[in-house]
Amino acid sequence: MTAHSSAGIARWRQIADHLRLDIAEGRLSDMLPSEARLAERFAVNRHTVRRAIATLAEEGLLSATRGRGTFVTPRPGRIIYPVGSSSRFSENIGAASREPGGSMIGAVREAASADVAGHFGCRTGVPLVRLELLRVADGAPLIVSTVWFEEARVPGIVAAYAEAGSITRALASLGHADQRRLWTRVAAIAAEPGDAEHLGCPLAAPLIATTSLTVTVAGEPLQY
Amino acid sequence: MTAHSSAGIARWRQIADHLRLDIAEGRLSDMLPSEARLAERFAVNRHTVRRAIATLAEEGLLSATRGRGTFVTPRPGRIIYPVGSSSRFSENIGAASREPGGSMIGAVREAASADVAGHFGCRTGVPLVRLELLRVADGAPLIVSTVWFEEARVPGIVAAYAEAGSITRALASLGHADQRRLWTRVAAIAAEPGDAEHLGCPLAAPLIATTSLTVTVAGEPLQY
DNA sequence: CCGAATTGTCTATTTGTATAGACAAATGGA
DNA sequence: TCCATTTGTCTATACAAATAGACAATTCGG
Repeated sequence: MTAHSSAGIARWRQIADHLRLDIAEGRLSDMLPSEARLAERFAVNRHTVRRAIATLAEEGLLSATRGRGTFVTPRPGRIIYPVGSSSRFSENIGAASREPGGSMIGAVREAASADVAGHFGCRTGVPLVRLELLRVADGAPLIVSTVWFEEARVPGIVAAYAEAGSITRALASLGHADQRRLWTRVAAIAAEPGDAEHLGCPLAAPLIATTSLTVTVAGEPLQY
Repeated sequence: MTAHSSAGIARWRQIADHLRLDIAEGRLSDMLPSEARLAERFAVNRHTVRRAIATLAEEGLLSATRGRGTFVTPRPGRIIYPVGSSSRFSENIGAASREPGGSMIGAVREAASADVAGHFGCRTGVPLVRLELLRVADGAPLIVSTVWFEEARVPGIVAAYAEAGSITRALASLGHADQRRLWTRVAAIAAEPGDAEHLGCPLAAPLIATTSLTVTVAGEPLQY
């Protein structure tokens, strides 16, 4: 841990992460300071700030208008508590879908929708396997997670999961012993009709939904 | 969260983080695979692997010998559980030194030693302020943390802490409202004679020690 | 309408990141 | 000793990241 531990992380990304966290935790809402002011504040060139803002805009968190300024897009309802960097939930909860003890409530084959394909980095229509997992804590359904796999990459994943009881072990039995979670996003949501039926919980009951992307050591997307 | 969330993080750093975690969690011990094999495994050039190894060697985690190979340096006794990326302790415990309720058991002025200066990015001999903080959980001393500040950057930090009761608030009152923890390292240690006396705990009692570096928004080191 | 403030776009330059290939130097076993 | 393996060092190239400066386009208040 010599020197600064920020080495190897692009400045624009550090700034983007910083702002994303400020937004998520409510320190930043409505209008942002001007690019010039942000550049001064982060001790960085304006272009660097612009790149950070651009990525957040692509994520839908910000929107900029020439002449007016840059604004935080309001997020109605669903509270997103993002990015592992500062969330003390993410690791605990994110780990849940890998640990044994979860029960599988559904498994279907389906073609990649545009949304999933975008996150996955594959073409729309590629055959995927979708697993619906449920994790119970203290007798109450707590965590529901939806996991996508590219079918060609992990043939027989459903049977392997049923036998192994955990995704990590299932992947290991298929030769993917070494993978790594790239990011985990945690959201507090209200149970929708479909969820409520599957989970046996009242409608609009508070649930925790996790979304994550797991990659191989080579960086190829494996599980979403 | 479009595309890959690894954008903006240098490949060599991703690999270094990967290996560091493997070492910390015992998946990697003794000898590493050869650079060529690692390069193939991570789907990357050998030079990139070398850079990752070089940073870990600087951290003292690895040592390489020409002709023989690269080896994990054994860590006698003290178990280091590093890096926030996967430690579910780090955020909870790291936050402890910022929250109110800790008691100050010591505060001294001293010159920067080579070790601290290296982490801090300042010259050896620069006047620092060292705070010794204690955090009690369930009536038993649990966490002891040592915090360094560059005196010139935070004049009057001791009085400010005594009044505010937390480092965060103390820094805020000195005009550093916006800082950010770069990294936190958590180690389980046995109480040494000095610790035991201060804390009123038996010798060799298990303690948790935290080490962290906090920076300003501009990336200047502030607190170690 | 004017002008200050703000975002958008362009060119140029320097430094960091990653790849590629080649070869030297040391180790350890056959 | 010889040879395969491994780390260390060098050169070169291509691309991303970050800085710098300039100017256009838009918005908004006075």
